[in-house]
Amino acid sequence: MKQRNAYQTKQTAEILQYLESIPNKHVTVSEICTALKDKDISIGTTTVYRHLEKLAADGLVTRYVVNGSSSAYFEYTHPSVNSYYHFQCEKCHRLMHIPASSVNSDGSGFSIDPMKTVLYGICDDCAKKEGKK
Amino acid sequence: MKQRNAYQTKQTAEILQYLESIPNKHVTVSEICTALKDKDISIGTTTVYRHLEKLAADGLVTRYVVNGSSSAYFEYTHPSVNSYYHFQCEKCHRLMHIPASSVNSDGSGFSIDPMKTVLYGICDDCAKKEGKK
DNA sequence: TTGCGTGCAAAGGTTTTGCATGGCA
DNA sequence: TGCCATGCAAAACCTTTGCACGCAA
Repeated sequence: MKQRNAYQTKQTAEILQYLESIPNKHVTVSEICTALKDKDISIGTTTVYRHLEKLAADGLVTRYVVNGSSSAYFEYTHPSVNSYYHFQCEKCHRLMHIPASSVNSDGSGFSIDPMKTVLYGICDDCAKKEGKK
Repeated sequence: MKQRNAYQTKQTAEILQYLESIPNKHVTVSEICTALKDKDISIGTTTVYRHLEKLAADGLVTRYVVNGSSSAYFEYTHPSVNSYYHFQCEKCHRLMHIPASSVNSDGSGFSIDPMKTVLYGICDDCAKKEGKK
């Protein structure tokens, strides 16, 4: 992973700064553009795409896709935060985090990158509601 | 899950039959259309989308998305085949299967649907190549 | 005739590409 | 001057929607 200060073009810095300011939140490209424009930072969609591609390739941000959503999500890869899986409930469609340690994938023989992964299933809340019916 | 014979319109049957004939292979909508046209079956993209949506909702086929690919994948949910996760190697981008039993997600507290999930990491082949360098 | 499955055409949305501009060294 | 980041506009996709047609009950 490259050092942060390898990205000191104005726009890249802004994107990175913004993503860092919303830890553990996932955003789409258009949300990033809107957020930056709200802060009076002029930036084009094309530029955001281009920088995110580079940042994702270098591991500073994570890009992942979710069944049912038409656009990709981006998230700052916080070095000091423990790794986690994404989880989407198939009932309520909420997106949550699952600590990487709570899933054991050793049996697969592969090393897995949890951050990029979205697991699907039913969340606790929805499971309880189902049970009560 | 609904019974197969609930789907006996000509086109749905064709789609289902085709998907069943290529077990464990993932295809996109346009690939389905091409394959069916090659078999001289006339079918429109819209129809394929509409039927797959229904089939996926009923659990007869699985729909999933992969980082880096712009279109969704569909796969016949074979009742007699053990459940598996999808896995994509981040180096060679090959898509593979991992038996559901080799990943233990009990710690998450949620019940997970492996078929819809795509795990990311480095496959054995690429790991070996890396090691040799 | 009524209802429904079909599929063309168009719309909607995301992402990529071409290209001209402007800033910085 | 020369290089490179930028961003508008257009293109390229994938997917959904509107609508009219035709077949079957």
